[in-house]
Amino acid sequence: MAPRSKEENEIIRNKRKAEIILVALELFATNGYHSTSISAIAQKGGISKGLMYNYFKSKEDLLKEVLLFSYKKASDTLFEKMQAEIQYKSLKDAIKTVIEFFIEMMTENAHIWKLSISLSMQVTDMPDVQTIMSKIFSEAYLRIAFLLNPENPKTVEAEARIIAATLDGIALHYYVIGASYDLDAVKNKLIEDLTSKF
Amino acid sequence: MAPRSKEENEIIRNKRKAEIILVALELFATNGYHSTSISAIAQKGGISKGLMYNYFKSKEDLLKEVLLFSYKKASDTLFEKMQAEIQYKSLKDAIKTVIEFFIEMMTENAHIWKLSISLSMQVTDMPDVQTIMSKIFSEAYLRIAFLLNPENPKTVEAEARIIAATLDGIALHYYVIGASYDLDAVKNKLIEDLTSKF
Amino acid sequence: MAPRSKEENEIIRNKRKAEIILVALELFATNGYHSTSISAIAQKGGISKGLMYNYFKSKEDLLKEVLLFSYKKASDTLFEKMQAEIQYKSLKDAIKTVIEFFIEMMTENAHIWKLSISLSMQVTDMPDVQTIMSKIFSEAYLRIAFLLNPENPKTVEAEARIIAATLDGIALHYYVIGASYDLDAVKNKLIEDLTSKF
Amino acid sequence: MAPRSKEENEIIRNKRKAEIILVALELFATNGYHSTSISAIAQKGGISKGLMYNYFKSKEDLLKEVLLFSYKKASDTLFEKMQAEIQYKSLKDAIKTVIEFFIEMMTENAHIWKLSISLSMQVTDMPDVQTIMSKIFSEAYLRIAFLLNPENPKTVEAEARIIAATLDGIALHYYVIGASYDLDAVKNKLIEDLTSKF
DNA sequence: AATGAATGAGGCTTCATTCAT
DNA sequence: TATGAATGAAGCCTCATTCAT
Repeated sequence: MAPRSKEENEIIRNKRKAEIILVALELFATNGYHSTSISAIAQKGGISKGLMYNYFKSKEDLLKEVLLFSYKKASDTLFEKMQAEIQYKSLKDAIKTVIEFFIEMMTENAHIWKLSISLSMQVTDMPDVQTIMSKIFSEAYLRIAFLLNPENPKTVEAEARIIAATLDGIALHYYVIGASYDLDAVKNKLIEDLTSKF
Repeated sequence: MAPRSKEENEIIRNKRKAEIILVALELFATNGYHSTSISAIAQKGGISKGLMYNYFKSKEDLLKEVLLFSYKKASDTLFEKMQAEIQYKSLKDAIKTVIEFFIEMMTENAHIWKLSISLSMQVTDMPDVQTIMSKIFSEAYLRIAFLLNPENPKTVEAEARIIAATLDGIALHYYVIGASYDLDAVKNKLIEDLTSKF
Repeated sequence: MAPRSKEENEIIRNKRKAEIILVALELFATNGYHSTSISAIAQKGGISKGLMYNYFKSKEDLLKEVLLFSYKKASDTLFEKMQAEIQYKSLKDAIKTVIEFFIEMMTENAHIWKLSISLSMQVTDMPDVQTIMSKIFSEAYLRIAFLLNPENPKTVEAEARIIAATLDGIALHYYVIGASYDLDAVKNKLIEDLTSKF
Repeated sequence: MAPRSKEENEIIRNKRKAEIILVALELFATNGYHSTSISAIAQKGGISKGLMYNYFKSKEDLLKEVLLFSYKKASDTLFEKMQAEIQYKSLKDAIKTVIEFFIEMMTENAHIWKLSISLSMQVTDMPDVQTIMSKIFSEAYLRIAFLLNPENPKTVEAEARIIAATLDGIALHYYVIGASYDLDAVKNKLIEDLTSKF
């Protein structure tokens, strides 16, 4: 029983943290940040309350890591996958693909987005959260602008912001209205509008 | 000798309630619903904690009244005023006015909108709150659809939803990004886009 | 509209008090003393909370009046009525009548007795309540002893106490066990036992 | 380094719980359930309010544990000890012993009995409490009936109920009347009555 | 690394009682 | 006599966080 090496320890630690973050994400998203106790996360994660504070400085710190992780996950599943497909397509097809990907992601990851939006609307005592969200949105603009005009993205910045806003606005309404929101009609109309424009 | 008359009481009571609702709105919007204590509201409102429960059955009840009040206020300041101006204008001018009004309202009533968005993103055990928000959004679609096509609003429903989503999405991004969001550029671009389309 | 005379006022006042006491008795007995608020009593009694404190010094004072009233009522309905019947009967018949009356009263006024017993078991901060209950029980002994031996009641005091205890014990068990307590069997057996003894 | 072993924890935990239950019993019995705050129990027990809720789910849960503990204690001190003595005696001596034991126990454990009686007289939203008391009383009947007629306890059920009622009634009166109740006279008379009967 | 007992502050709510009218 | 607005203390309970082991 030789003691574990430092590297091994680090790996285990990170794996554990990742597991906890996943659990926390699920609980935060399902029940809300305030209604989820550290206790509940620890229990569902199979570790002790005390150990939680070894991994995360505080509940808010955990929240930040959850958000960052969510962002990373969203990036991985949305943009990277997207760009791979887009580069061989016409702009019209690319726009269509972006919209479809976005709608798919927003329905599948509703929990995460709801949580993120909710938190970023009430930030006074958590400036970091706002910073993170701000970065996420800004990066989205850039990617869209770059898609519309790879050579001169700056010139289409306002347009990119409007498109991003439209997409996020659709998500917002869909989340609020729920099942009775005719997402397909809106999606098709949006694709029609934008592909006819660019 | 005689107790205050019922009418007098009612008037005072309603005035007080209105004051408390305003205070609560500000605190909820600034710090979030969960992070705002009844105590804090009472203190800022200059009344005792106990009296709060004379006016509002519970914290959730207070929240509902805050939301309804906000909605009423938004209606009063946005749609009614707007419609009065619009009826003598061309569709293009009307669209321009709507956008300008919306942007103005969303910057001036940031509190309300942030709170509303935040709350409606939370998975709560407060179905009433969801219902209220859902109604508010739905009514907004109808008004926009009616503006675009007063005789056959149904035919432009998807379009109306997209416009509403774009506007709320802009609000969302503006709230998250903050001062560095170039709201004017986005506004002008949006006006240009929409007026050229209808 | 001449002002009401003092006597009239006094009469009205006492009538009101009596009404309130009745209401309080019902609520205390139904929901328990601690779970019944002054507010609830006032509301059900059709008067204001403030006026309650004109009639009764405090909640505890009201409780005392309720208990005294209950006792008076029990006396009126039990002993007086009882004695009238008993004086023309043999001792055996009298004992039978007493038992039957007691059982009847204890089932019909379960509320009051439960409340009285409950309160007299936890008296530290309400010595008056204990005093009242103590008087009630003592008077019951005397009456029973007098019944058994009108000329020399002192000599049957212990026996009288046992009989009183048995009756109250039956009530106690009946209240706790509820519907599944075979009250009739117990009653008949008790009548049999006691009539064969005296 | 290592956390305390599970067994150790369990032992400490149970010991602490037992201590708290004793404290709660005393306070509940002295001041009544409603008038005893969790705070007061925690303070007298030397632990923090918060920890109380680690041991007991709620105040009502604590009450239930107090009642069960009391019952167990009563069983241990009364019936078990009693039966050991009784089996070598005549019925008359056994009855005498039962009565003496009961009187002894009821004076020594006045706290417990007062609390139990008081609680079972209250119309509560705590059906469990009622159930517990009901069971306790029912079990007492059975034991007495078994004592009177071990081969056919059913045939003396009513008699057993009367005896149980008499004993509990004596306790009730003794608790209410207090020091001036001539317990010895009653006890002796009761022994005389019952031993001459069986 | 790991546990969970322990704390204490704070939250929501109720309610007896007082007081201006 | 009559009202009910107003208070403030108190109660139950939750939970993030710390700490001894």
